[in-house]
Amino acid sequence: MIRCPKCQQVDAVTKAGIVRGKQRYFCKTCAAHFTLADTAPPAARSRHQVTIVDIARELGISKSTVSRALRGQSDIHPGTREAVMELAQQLDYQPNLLAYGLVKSQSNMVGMIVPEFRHYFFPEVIIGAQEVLQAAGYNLMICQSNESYQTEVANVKALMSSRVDGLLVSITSQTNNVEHFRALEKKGIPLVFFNRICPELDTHRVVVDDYAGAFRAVQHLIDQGYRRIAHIAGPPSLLVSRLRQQAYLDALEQAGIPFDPELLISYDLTDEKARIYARYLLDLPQPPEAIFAVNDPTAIQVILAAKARGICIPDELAVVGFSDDPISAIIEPGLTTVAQPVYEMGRTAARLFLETVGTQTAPTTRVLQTELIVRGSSSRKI
Amino acid sequence: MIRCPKCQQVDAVTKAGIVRGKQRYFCKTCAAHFTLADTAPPAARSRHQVTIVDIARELGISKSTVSRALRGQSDIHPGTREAVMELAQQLDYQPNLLAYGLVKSQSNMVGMIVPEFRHYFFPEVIIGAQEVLQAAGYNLMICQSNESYQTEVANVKALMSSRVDGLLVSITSQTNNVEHFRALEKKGIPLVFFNRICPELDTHRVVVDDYAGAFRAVQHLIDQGYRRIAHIAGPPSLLVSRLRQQAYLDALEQAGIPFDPELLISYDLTDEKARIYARYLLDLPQPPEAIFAVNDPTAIQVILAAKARGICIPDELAVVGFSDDPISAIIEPGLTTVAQPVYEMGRTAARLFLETVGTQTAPTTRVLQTELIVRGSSSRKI
DNA sequence: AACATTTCCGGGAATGTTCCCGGTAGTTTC
DNA sequence: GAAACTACCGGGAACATTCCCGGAAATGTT
Repeated sequence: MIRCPKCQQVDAVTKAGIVRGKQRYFCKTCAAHFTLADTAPPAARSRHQVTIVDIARELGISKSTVSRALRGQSDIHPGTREAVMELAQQLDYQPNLLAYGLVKSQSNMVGMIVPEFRHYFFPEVIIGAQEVLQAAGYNLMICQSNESYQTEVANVKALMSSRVDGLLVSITSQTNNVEHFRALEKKGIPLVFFNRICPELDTHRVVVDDYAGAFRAVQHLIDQGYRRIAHIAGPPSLLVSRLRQQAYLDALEQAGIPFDPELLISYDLTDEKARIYARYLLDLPQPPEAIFAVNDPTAIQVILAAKARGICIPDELAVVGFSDDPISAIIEPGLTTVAQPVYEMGRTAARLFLETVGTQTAPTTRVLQTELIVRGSSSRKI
Repeated sequence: MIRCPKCQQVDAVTKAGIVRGKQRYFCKTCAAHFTLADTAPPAARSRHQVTIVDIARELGISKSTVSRALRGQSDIHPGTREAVMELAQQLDYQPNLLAYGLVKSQSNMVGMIVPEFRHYFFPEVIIGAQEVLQAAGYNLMICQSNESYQTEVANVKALMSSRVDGLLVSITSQTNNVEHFRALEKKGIPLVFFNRICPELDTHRVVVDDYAGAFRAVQHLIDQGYRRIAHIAGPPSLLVSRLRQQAYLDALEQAGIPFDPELLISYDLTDEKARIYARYLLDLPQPPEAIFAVNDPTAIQVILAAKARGICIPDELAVVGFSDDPISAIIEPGLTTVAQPVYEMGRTAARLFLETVGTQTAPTTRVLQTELIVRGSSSRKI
C-alpha cells in the first residue's frame, strides 16, 4: 500500500529500517530508498524579519537592485531607489548584519576585555571607547575576565567566534601565557592593549606615563617631609605595577632614603586584600608616615582603615593614590592622586583600532600624560 | 585583435562602451557582450579564518560530517569525530557565529541599552546581567543612550540589525514615544525592562519597590523629627521618579505635614543641575531641614553643597538618597539611603530573558526589595 | 541466501547579503 | 544609420553554517 514516489508503483516497495525515527522504504524497481514526507505542513516559518527579497518581491524587481538602492550606490534609477527606500521604511526593514558580515568577512563589532568593571576606571574607559566606536558604526561587545586567565582565553575565543573586527584589551593579572593573543595577530585581527599591556607582544598600546606619574607622586611625599614611605603595589605580573613600584624605589633612592622591604607590599588588587594590607601597615611597630598606593581604590581603603584607627591624615599619615577616581575628591580628606585621562584612554584605544582596521599600520604606542592632583591627604601644611 | 571568449572569433568583435571603468566588447556572431578579465590574479584571499570546509578538505570528508562531529551529534563514527576534533583544535578552528546565526536565525547576542554608565548603578546592573548571560552562552552588546531619545531609537535599530536575541533596556528620561519597542514586540523579540520601565508596554519588567522604599525613607526623616522636608525628584517622565515622589507626598500627608511646593524640585539627573538645585534649596529664605533625593548621586551633591556652606549634617540638614552607591558609605557623614539590589536586578533581568527566549512566556514583573540603610546623614541623635 | 535493519556519510538546499558581469534598450556620435 | 556609448537591471556565485534526506556498506535475522 506504500507507493513509490518515483515510479508510483506499489508492489515493489519493501520496508527498509528506521532512520531518525521514521520508517524507511525501498523500491525495488527504482532501487531507491525513501521516507514518507510529513503530512503536516512545515508550520509556516514563524517570525521572519523583513529581508531584501521581501522588498524585491513586493516591488517586482530583483534583490540585486534592492541592494543597490539601499546602499545608495551607482547604477540605480532615482525613481526605483526612492520606491525601495520608501517601502523599506514602511516595512521597517533592518539589514541583517549577520548576512552582511558573512559576505564581507567583517562584523562591525569590536570586542573589549576588561578584568573588572566595579570601580571607576574600566567603565570610564568603556565610555570613551564606546563613543568613538559608535560614531564610526561599530558596536561594542564587552567581556569581563574577572582577573582570570581562563576566562580571558574563553572571552577571546567567544569574540573570535563572533568575528569581531578588532579587540581592545586590558589583560588580567594572571596572564603570563599570551598564545591566545598571538593567534589573533596571526589572523590579522587588530589588537589594542590599554592600561594593562602585554610587553612581550608587539601590538598597539595605549598607556600613561606610569613611571613619571608615580615618581612625581612619591617625590611629592618626600617634598612634604615624609620619609618613611610605604608602597602598596599591584601584582608584579602587571607592567603598570612594576613601573609604579620602580618609580617608588627610584624616588626613594634619589632622595637618599633607604628602602625598607617591610614597607613594600604587592597584592592582587581585591578590595578585601587592600583592607588587610592597609591595616597591616598601620599596625606595624614602626608604621609608615606615608603610603603610596598603586591605585585609588587601594588608597581609599588605606584612608578608611586609618580613619577607623583614629589616625589623623595627613598629620600622622599621608596617602597618595593613582587615577583620580571621583571618590577621591569626595572622601575626607581629599585624596592626593595621579590623575590619568581615563576617558581619553578609551577614546584613544578606539581610534587606534579605527586607524588600523583595513590599513595594516605598524604597532604604535600612545602615551598619555598624568597629572599630580594634590589634595588634603598629603598636604601637611595646609 | 580582441578575441571573443565564446566563438574565439576576432573580426566580429566591436567596442561597446565602458562599464565600471572597463572597456566592453560586443561579438556580432555570438550576439554577446563581454569584458576582458583582469590579468592580475584575484590577490589570493587574504586573511581567511579556518572553516568547516577546510577541515573537511584536509580530512577528505564532507562538511556535513564535520559539522556533525563538531556538534557532537548523532550519526557520527567515534573515530571520525575524534579526528575532526583533533584537527579543529590543531587549526584553532572557531565556529563562525555569523553563519550560524544566519541559518538559525539567532545570534546568541543580547543587547542592553542604558541611559549612562558613569555612576555606580548601571555598571553594576551590567555586571549582574553579564554574568548570567555569559554562563548561558550569550554575549552582551551594550549601548548608551545618553538620555537621548534619538540615540535610543538608533541603538534599538542597530541592535536589531545585529539580530540580537533579546533586549534589556532602561529607557531614557525623554522616551515618550515607544513605537520602536512596539516594533520589537511585534517581531517577537524578548524585551525586558529594568529600573526605568515603560508602563504603557506590557513586557517583562524588573523593578524595586520604589514607592515603599521611598516612603520608608521619608518616614524615617519624619521619625527623626525633621518636618520641613524637601525632595529633589527625577524627571516626571520616569515612573521611578513619579513613584518616589508620590511616596514623598503621601508620607508627608500621612504625618500631617503640609506640602510646600517650593520644596519639590524635579530635574534631569545631570550632575551640574544637581549641584545647582542643591544650592538653590540651601539658599532658600526658609531652607529645608531635610532633603530626600531621588538617588545617591543627587544626595551626594547635596551633601557636598551643604559642606561647602558649612552647614552641619545631620544637625542642620538631613540627607537621604536612594540606591546605596558605594560612595554613600565613604562620604562623611555616611549617607542614609534606600539600598536596592542592583547586581541582583541585572541577574534577574537576564534570567527573565533566558526564561522567555524560545518559550513565549507571559509578561512578568519581578519586584525586588529595598532596605533602608541609616547612616550619619540623617540620624540626629547619634 | 535473501531480506531487514543499522550505521555512517555525502549532496544539496537554505539563510540574507554583496559582488561580478552580462543583457537590453535607449541615446550619441560620426 | 551603423557604431559606440550610457543607464539600469537581473542572474547567479559566494560567504560558513545547519538541516534534510537518500545512498552504501556493514550487520542482523530468518
